[in-house]
Amino acid sequence: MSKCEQCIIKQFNSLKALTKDELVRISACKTSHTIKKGEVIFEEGEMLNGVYCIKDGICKLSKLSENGKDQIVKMVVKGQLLGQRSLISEETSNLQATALNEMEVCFIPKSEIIADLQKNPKFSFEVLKDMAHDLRDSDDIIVNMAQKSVRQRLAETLIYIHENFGTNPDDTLSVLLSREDYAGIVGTATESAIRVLSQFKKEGLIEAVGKYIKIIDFAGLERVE
Amino acid sequence: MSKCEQCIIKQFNSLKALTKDELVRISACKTSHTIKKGEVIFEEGEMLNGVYCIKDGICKLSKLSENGKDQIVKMVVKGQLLGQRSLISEETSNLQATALNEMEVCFIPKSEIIADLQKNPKFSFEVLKDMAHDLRDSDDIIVNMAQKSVRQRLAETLIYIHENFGTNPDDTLSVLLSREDYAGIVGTATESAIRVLSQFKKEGLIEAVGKYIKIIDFAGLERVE
DNA sequence: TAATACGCATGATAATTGTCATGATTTATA
DNA sequence: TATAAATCATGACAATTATCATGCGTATTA
Repeated sequence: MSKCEQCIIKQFNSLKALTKDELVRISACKTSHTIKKGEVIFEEGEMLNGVYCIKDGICKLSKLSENGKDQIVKMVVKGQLLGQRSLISEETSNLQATALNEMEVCFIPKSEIIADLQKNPKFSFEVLKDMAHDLRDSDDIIVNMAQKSVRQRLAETLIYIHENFGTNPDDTLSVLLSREDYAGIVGTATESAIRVLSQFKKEGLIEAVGKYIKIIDFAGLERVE
Repeated sequence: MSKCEQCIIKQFNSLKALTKDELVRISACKTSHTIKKGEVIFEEGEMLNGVYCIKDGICKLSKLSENGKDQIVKMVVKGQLLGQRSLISEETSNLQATALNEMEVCFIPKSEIIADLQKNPKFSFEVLKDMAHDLRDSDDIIVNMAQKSVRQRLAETLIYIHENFGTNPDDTLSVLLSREDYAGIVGTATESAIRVLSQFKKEGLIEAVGKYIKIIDFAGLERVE
């Protein structure tokens, strides 16, 4: 089992604010897991008893709406922490986490994290910054949902995924999402998402290599209204 | 000038976690302000150098979207803190704050708050909880924006305002919002908001006493689809 | 291998929502 | 108070988006 003190991943999240001693202690009680694509990490309404540090892979955080559709609220990738909010608010999770590809995660028990939050002000300040940033993102998403068209939201989603989650050697988006997932991110019907993606293809903005999507014309996507 | 140590308002926000000494220190450097209805407290892109503790009144946090409409993201009332996020992330504000009625606020300089955040873990944990709660709210708003109809969102908004911001003696909503504000909350065109409110009146769900709105049929509003 | 399910795709149509125009009413201001 | 300027209201129409139906191709599995 690898050691937290030596793990590079922590540089990308608030765990970097922990002291070496704290990391050694956490290392002793953490557990490592492999999560298969499609597997549910935690469900809506579940009480979390720790946080996940994502060593590799990506997952979606979604919420089932009253009309039965799964709205994707956020995507969490390698380097980030998962489940901090629910831990802090001491409430059950309001979201479901589902792996989008094979993931490697470390699970750190609640008690350890809470102890550090209460003892190490640098750490809690880092978490605060993380959450402040998340809140800003949420605000932007709300404004986009409210004021932009499906076409515009989908175009921006493609660019966002390209910029944040990277590409394969052939420039296709490395995260493989179903059309249903795209609909879930954008907040539209699956058929509408499919239709818009087809339009984008016809307009030469994107290309589909098998199931993979490649962005051809960035400027064009940005211009979509 | 009133003293923070004796102020009841702090019971309602994270300042309650501060020690008496810390409160005395803050009290010495805070400033009190009256803000008139419609006045802008801070603008998008402005660097905040402190937080506001709202002693009385209510304000809206909004963001101008690309199509020129003001999307209301959140409303902040008496008892709550305003501006914590921007302070923590050390970025300019992504939102504009505008008073919806006459407000009484105390302004606490950035340096004081940051110092306490870094020294008093109880305080920073309270702020963390606040933000975790805000994030949960944001998630819900995103799902509602994406999956519910304008009618449904407006009905829920009316109920939300009734439950969270209270009513006048005659049961009308105590917060007086323009139809444009309602449109800004729901994320729709002003005309659409007006139309839906007119429908609600015709359907006997609400009543308009002058500019004030009174909810007549709660169950009916909840049933709106 | 055959059968079945699932994801992708597209058409037809209905429902929702936005936009533009116009007028009434209220509120602010000279 | 008279006038101007917002705000509220409604109609007509256009644009966007959802829903239902159907078919096709590819995985999955009995």
